[in-house]
Amino acid sequence: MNNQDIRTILLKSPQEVGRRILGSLLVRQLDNGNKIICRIVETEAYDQQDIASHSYKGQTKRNSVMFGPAGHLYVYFTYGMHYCCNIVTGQQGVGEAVLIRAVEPISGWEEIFRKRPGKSKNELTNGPAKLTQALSIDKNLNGHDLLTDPLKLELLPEVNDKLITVTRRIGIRQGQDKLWRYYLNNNIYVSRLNH
DNA sequence: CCGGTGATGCCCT
DNA sequence: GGGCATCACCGGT
Repeated sequence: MNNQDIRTILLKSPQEVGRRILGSLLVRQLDNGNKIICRIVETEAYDQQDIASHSYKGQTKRNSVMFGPAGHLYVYFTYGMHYCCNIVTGQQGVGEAVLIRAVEPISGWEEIFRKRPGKSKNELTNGPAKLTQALSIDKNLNGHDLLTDPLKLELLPEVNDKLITVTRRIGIRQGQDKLWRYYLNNNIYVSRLNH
């Protein structure tokens, strides 16, 4: 799939994109020359009308990347110690994005174990702040274009709806009624199965 | 396996 | 100064 096709897909709503990118790959090129590849298995959508979204009250210094071009990475710092990452969607000037909540390691296991020492296999990347540790994603990658190195989104064919579960979002206090969380059925890397 | 809780920094009001 | 799109660890089953 070429870059123009990927950009066209990411111009859609965060709900459509959140579902569409399940099964696609994140490819991380590390400074030491090694490469980590992971498959996206859990996402959540956040749009500007959504009280749970960082963009709800309009553009600020912190959330400004959400209002920029689709396909860039919005990285935020939370709870005093964790980074989480989102893929920006939609038109410029609109604040919306898809939170990556969990990924499944495909290759680069040795690098991931090094960044997540002492963790069992299924605890390496089954949460939004765990996967940023595993992939070395922090504020330095805020605003990064995901069609370029050192972190690329490689879009794969759409996954059949029958293989996807849709639920309420996790870890938020407001906006819990919205069914904007998407994950691959029975995947052991999903942050909270049966939820 | 499960629920409760402390850690910890920064943005926004 | 409040409140976080979380995690790791603890103790009880």
